[in-house]
Amino acid sequence: MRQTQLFTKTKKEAPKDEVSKNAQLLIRAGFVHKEMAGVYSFLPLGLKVLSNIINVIREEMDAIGGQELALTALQDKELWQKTDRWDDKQVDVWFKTALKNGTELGLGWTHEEPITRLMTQQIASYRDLPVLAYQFQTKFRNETRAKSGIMRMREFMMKDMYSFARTEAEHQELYARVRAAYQRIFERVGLGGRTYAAFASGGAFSKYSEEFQTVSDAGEDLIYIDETSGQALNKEVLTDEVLADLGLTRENLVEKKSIEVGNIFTLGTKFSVPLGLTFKDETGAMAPVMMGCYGIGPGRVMGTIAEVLSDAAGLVWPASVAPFKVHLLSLNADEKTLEIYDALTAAGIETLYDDRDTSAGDKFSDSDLLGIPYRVVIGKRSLASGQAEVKPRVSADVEMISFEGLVSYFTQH
RNA sequence: CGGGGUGUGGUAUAACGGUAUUACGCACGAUUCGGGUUCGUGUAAUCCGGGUUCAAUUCCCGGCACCCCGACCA
Repeated sequence: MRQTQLFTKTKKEAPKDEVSKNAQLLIRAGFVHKEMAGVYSFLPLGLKVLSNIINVIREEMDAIGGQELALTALQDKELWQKTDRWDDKQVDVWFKTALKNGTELGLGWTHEEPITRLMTQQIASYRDLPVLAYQFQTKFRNETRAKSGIMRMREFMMKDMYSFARTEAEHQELYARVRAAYQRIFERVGLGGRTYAAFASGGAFSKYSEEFQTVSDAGEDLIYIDETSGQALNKEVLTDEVLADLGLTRENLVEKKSIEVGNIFTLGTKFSVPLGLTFKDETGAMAPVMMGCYGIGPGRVMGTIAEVLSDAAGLVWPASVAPFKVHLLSLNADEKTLEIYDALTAAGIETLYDDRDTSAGDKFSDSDLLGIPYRVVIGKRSLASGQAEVKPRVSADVEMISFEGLVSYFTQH
């Protein structure tokens, strides 16, 4: 894409009311726009990143047998009353609205209830199980205090997967499969080395859940890590009993602030019993379905990447989620650069071409701010030597590549 | 939800109760052309409502919004 066609612009300063690094950088770079507290619009560059993250997640969910569907945002009050999760005293994050005739509706903040009811229409026999179903959807949560930029929003994209199994053993097999997929996802989006599966409260459903926690000072959680085993647990479950359970000792634990980027739960029969999701086993006996749920917030993942990978000059996107692969800068060499832009684009290499009529310094600093993985500079020196200057965003090293060699260089990198 | 704070051009800021400042941006012209070039001209603002006052961006009251700390976060 030509940068002169992009309707967003960079800013030198962030709005004074944005404190979090992710929001400051994403706003300055023109990736997001703040609509209200805790409510952000995604602009073209930001949407590309978000979509790339979603696609990584989708690939991994599909790879473990997940089937994608789309549930509704509008929620049926009567359904949620059956599990006692409609009342504001039970769930304080509801946004509620009403039909013109007065019928109350909710805006979905999670989807265990509707998907469980939906599955009663689909699952009747052990032959129908197991099932892994997931969706990407905008969730609404009336947070008492929005903060941390795009990491704690009142309206946000979430991937939620639900598993349905015949037995506890089958459930554990599905759970392990999703858990492994989550590890691959965080690895692929560039958060692998610093993201831990941490034991956390299981809520009302089971003894533990596991949270995927990315170590960052911007985090709102505190986790304790046993660095030799790689095991971790949330501060909320740090008791002697739990430590004994997990075979950990306090002396070996290191405390870190962290961001919860994913959470996986065993639900058991918590929802299948009240909502009547049962199946007939091989003997003809009726049994409730064993369930699990698994969430990742792509927007929070994006904010986390911005928090932990960016540097003083700006954003740094891993190639897997970057809005473009190459940022092509013309320093008064527009004709040649356009030729190269056409060649890269024709080869399927996603390229943002800075064709603006502005100074070299402007282009360099904006390039650093946007955080595209590779910067390619074509200037007078290039025209003389026949070579482009290629610099990875994460490195200070510059490589000279001949004009003719650029396409194959980026096909291989 | 408890406590604290802040609302001035698109952004960041200044102004004792007395002509709304400056920088960035944007427009035009010139200049420059490998790390946010330089110069000139121009453009654009006091959250909303009430009160005190000769006079309110400034003081007071109410509302709204935003931020911070804490609590909360199946």
